[in-house]
Amino acid sequence: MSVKLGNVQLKIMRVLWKHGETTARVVTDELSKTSPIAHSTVQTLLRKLVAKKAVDHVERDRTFYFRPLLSESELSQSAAQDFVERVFRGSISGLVANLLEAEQVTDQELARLRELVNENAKESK
Amino acid sequence: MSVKLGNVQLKIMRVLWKHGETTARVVTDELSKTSPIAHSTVQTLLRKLVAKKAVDHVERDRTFYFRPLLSESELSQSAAQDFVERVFRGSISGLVANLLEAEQVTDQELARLRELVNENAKESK
DNA sequence: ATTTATCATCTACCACGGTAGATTTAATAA
DNA sequence: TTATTAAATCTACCGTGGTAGATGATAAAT
Repeated sequence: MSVKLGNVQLKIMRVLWKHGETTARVVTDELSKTSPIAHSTVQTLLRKLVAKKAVDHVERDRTFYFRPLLSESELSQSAAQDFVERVFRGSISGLVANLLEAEQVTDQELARLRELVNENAKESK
Repeated sequence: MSVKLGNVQLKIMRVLWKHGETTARVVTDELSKTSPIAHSTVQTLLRKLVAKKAVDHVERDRTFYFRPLLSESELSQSAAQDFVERVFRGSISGLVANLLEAEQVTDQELARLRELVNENAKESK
């Protein structure tokens, strides 16, 4: 059910989210700023994203304009749920415990985390 | 760097973790209890796991005995870190926020989560 | 009118996970 | 001794992500 994306596909989505609607050329240029990528590669992946209905495209002036069909939160939510189910058998606390063990968690992150949890605990009461 | 496993490979690892050291036949039988799988499939995946050094094997009595080279926590930790980096650009709080939004989090989970976070906050002071 | 640039499309390749049949080898049961 | 069983290996296939060159169509510049 849930749409699954590869790493580069996700990066493409991020460009689309940022621009709302844009061309393959713009995506190629933005991605190439951090790491070079062939334009045809981007086009191929965009077509695959269209095929799996993560992205829509309309033609204007002989050029395709691409638009995301999924929001970032929709996508990352289903990815997160898949992941926690797959690796931690659904246990969010298991996941978080593991991440906290790994150290290199900043104090801000930890504070944010505590806020989140306490907030949510209140309204669930 | 980090070893990446597919879904079925992970299930195989779980059987190995449970038994410590066992044969391909046992893995096949355990996995088949929940969902049928061909013995040759298990053998192929075990060979791939050996190739990527997630598993070791020794021969005894003309049979291979397989043994995990990675602990469950090692593996899920690197998987979790890869995931949070890939999808949430390293933000654990972003990940947790997303998971909590999705609802269907039990009260126990939430309680455990709060414990975890508070515990960790203390010792980081 | 011809060249140049830009797009979209086609085709092909590699890696890897997953799938499993076919074959070989060896031990054991009849 | 021969048939059965079981293990390991070989080979091959499909799907998908990622990669990108080759080709064709078209508009703009010269």
